[in-house]
Amino acid sequence: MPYVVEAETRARNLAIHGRILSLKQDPDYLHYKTTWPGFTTGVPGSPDIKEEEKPTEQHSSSDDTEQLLRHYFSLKHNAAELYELWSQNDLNFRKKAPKFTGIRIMSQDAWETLIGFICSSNNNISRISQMVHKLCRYYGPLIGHIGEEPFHDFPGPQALMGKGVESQLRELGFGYRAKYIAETARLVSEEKPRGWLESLTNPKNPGFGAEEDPELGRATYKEAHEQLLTLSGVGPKVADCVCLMGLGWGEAVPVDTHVWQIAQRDYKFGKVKTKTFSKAMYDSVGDHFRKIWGDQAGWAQSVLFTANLKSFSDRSIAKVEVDEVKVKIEDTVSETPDVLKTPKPRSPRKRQVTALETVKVEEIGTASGTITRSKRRRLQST
DNA sequence: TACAACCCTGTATG
DNA sequence: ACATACAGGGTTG
Repeated sequence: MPYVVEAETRARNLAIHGRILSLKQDPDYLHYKTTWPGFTTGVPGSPDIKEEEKPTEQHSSSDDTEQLLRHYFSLKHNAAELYELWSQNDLNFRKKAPKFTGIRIMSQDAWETLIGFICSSNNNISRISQMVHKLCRYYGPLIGHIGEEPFHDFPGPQALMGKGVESQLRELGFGYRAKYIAETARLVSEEKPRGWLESLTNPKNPGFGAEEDPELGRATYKEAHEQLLTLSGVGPKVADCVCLMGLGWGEAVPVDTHVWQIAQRDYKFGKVKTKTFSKAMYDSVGDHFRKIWGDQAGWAQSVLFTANLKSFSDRSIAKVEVDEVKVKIEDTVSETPDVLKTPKPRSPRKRQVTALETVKVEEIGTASGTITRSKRRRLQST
């Protein structure tokens, strides 16, 4: 069965878990290179990681990056099997979804996911990405450089809590979300018990590096969702995004305007006179999808969501089919950073695309990997 | 339960 | 050209 891949894959750099990763994908492999800070004992989230002379590379014997990537892209799940399951239980999915492969739910850091999706309300992907990038640049600990470009990890709750934070974030263009971020940071840092957010993790799907913590993950999905609603700027949709992508709850189904329209159009959820739908209706939609799609309902939702986007409706044209391609080891990939014209990543987690030096080739699996958002002309209806 | 208001940016429409 | 409207994976009071 041929893979369907983007015709061109560019290397992407991102700060994650206290290191810089350079990622590149081809039909068979995800290639990665790890750049560690000179000083590797620092904890991500603490603001005092110092960079020393040149970033050093760690050797694979003690490198947990492959494990990190398998977790980050949720590679333990078999996409083909799940698509088959969803298709058998749902004729609408069977009709619309098969072309949209390569979509995966990521497992990102819970705190970063939370703040990232607070930024997402009534907002567009491009600006969300810029906002997350600004949070890292202005408040996050420096990990190191790739060329001239500095890479910062995502700032912890303490760093986003100060009194000046809200006004500064407003100046940085965060709008009304500035208050939500500062207030949520204060709540998590001071009002909630230590480790509160992590304790909402799905025990069957623990976060990276937290496998052995017995204190973690006593909650159920519904409890986790309910708890998140106590934060500022977190409604049912954002709470489900955090449950799904930050806390390992595969059954979480974020219901936004698009999914609500899909539910009404394709799943017999009655048309309603009101502009906004109620919390009861929100829960009802999620419950219905959980019933027909099962414990990875959030993934199925994401596939249908993507299939429903106009900007992806010509996906089959934008792709090329490849039967088999040999793995290439590229010594250098030069690329001129072009912030304005580079398609923005779909995930608010990704930071920047820059030049890559050397690529260490390692197999980490044959999953089709992430999608990137194409900057196609958007055809507005009505 | 039902809105308007909320920050800001890009796109469509007149 | 320039104004106005509206969407953009919502939440709050």
